[in-house]
Amino acid sequence: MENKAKPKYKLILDAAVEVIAENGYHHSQVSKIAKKAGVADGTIYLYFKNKEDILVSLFEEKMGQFVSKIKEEIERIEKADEKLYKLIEMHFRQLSEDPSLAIVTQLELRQSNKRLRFEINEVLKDYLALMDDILEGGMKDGTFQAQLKVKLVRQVLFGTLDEVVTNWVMKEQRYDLVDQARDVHYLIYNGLRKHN
Amino acid sequence: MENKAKPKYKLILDAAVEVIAENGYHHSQVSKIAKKAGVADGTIYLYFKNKEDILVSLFEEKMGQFVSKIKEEIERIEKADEKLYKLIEMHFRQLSEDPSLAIVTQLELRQSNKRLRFEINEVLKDYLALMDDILEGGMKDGTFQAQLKVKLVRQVLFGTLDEVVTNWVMKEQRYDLVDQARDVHYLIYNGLRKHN
Amino acid sequence: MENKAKPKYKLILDAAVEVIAENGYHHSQVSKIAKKAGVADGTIYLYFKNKEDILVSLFEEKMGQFVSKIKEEIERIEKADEKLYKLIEMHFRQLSEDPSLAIVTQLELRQSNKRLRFEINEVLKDYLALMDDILEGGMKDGTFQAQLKVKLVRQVLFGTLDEVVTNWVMKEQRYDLVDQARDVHYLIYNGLRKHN
Amino acid sequence: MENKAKPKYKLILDAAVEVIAENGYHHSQVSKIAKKAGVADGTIYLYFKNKEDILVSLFEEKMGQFVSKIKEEIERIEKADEKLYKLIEMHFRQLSEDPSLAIVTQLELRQSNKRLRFEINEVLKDYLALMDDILEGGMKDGTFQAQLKVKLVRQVLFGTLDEVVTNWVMKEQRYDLVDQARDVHYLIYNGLRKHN
DNA sequence: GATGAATGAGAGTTCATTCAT
DNA sequence: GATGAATGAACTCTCATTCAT
Repeated sequence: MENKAKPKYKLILDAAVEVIAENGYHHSQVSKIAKKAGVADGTIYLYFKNKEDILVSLFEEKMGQFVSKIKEEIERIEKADEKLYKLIEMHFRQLSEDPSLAIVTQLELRQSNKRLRFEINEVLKDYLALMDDILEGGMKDGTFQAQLKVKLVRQVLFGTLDEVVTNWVMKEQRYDLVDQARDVHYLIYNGLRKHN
Repeated sequence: MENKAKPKYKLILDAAVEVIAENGYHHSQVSKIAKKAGVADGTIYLYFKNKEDILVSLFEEKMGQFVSKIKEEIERIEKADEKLYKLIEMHFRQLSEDPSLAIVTQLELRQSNKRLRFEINEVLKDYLALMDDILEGGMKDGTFQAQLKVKLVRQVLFGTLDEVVTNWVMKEQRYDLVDQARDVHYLIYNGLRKHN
Repeated sequence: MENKAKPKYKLILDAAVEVIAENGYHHSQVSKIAKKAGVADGTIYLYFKNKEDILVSLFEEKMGQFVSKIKEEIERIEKADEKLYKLIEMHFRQLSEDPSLAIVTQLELRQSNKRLRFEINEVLKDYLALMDDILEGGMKDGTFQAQLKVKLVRQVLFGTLDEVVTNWVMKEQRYDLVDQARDVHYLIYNGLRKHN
Repeated sequence: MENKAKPKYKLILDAAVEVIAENGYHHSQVSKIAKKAGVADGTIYLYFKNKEDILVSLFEEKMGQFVSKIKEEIERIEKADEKLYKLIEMHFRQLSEDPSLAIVTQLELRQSNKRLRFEINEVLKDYLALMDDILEGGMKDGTFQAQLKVKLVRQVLFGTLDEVVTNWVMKEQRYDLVDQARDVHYLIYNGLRKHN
């Protein structure tokens, strides 16, 4: 078992992603997650307050890593439009590489109640702030138009990425998601850059 | 009572929108909808196969009207970029004018299970086809670039509209949604048009 | 079935008394009560808010009848000491005639939590008030000493009755409870009456 | 820490009384008692067979002391009616001085199941025997009537004391319990003594 | 067509107890 | 002797759907 080494906390979160991706949010009983994780039902509650807490933690954990990785790569890049491209490309790449996670974030987690979705939004703020940074950087250095409304542009960007990924998931991942990055970047960048 | 005239079918759908907007998807029991509609629980099942059918019907009905109205307006317009603007503006306007419906479509209906969401997507196809028409028209007459990937652009457009409306709903509709139409159109159009 | 005539509400309460007397408070699941009553589990919740509500209702219903019957008999009697005797005799007689109820009130219901016990005490107030009436009547007409502390005497009386019945229940009802009435009355009355 | 000296056995029993008085019987988990006692959960099971055993031991220990103290005092007294008074007074005094214990014995321990209550009754036998001794002594020496039924009188006495203390606990100990001793003794003694 | 009382399957969570260290 | 992480059985309540009237 590769599980011997992993702490139970991680073990349970990974099991949750798999179980939810397989069975859907509403058919993912705690007992199923426990079984997949190889622990007793009660053990779950030593690490999580309740079922919802598993989901929030799952999202925090995975989204945290997701954003960190993008941040890391972007810091090495100078130009705003290249940063933008990198963000798009890595957004697609990371979800591409973990299809279970993609199913969970794009479809299943949205079935949670409003309160949980607000908590999820809280976690997303970090990501949105990263987008704002790129946009503001580009506006300053002249890559993008100066009078853009950052909050609105960020909604265009996030909405686009989210929809493109959701589409890919609902089409059962039958095409390559990362391939879309170039075109998406072109459309968005064209919308933002200066034109003569 | 204004309800005397309305057929029970409509009565129930309207009640469903109100109940879901007020209580949230997961607290909208069939009995609550029946009460609000002024009919017995059992009566619901004379008009709808099951609870899910209420939701699908609700979406079909409302979305049907939603799309028809936009179609109607757009047919009168010649230029592709103006059609595009009209679509954006009316998308925002219609949801602006029916906040209960906005809450239901943007937040509550997404809590339904995957199967229901596939059915909802089915209903959306008509709307997406309309977008495709506008885009293809613009590509033909030279308003937009000729080599655009329609399916992808449609995702950018729909994803953007959806995100902007969702944002507005989650911000508790504290600002004017229709005011955003001009800027959103500018960004999208800029992404699509020819540049010298 | 003799049950056809009875309304479900009564049916459930009667079933509850039997089930609790047989299995003890902590082994009386709602499903057991439903089965004994011949209804579905869910039906219970059409008539009672929750499990605790069954118990409170049970106590209110049974205790209400219990006290009414005693009241009725006592009204016909003039002398305070005879009223006192009647109360004691009927207290014993009624519990004697419904051993299941005796088990439930003397042993099982006391296992409920503090909150429920406060509600039960509320129901008892009527009975205690009846005791007060008898005592005050006797103090006025010279049957009992005039300077008695009614609240304390009532505790002596109730505590005594309660203990004697509990003893009888715990001794598995191997002797006749009503036979004790004469002696208990003698002891209590002796404690209260005037002495030369 | 004053606890260093105390053996774990005592430490756990004292913790149990406090925890139960504070939280109520049903919210007094073994882990809470362990924490209060400053030992690990598992340690409890080195000293007690199971949770119930804690409660029985608690009652044996405390009740043993309770009865011994009363016995001790009573041996010094000659007259039966004075012995009776002493018993009443000390019953009240001891519970008065340890309100946590009073809550536990009068309210919380009664929520235990029937089997535990039989075991508790076993422990009480010693106390009841002491009452019997006083009563029989008084019957012999002419203080009390000769034809009293000792077992019944003992129920009157115990039932009275128990109810008076319970009342005091439920009234949140807002008055002085020991003050009641004189009146209670008067009522009981009057019921027992010879009258001319 | 309309009613609404009755149904019964289904799941999150607690906590006494164990046992490897 | 002492620890405390892990176990897993057990139970209330909700609500979509049915069907006799």
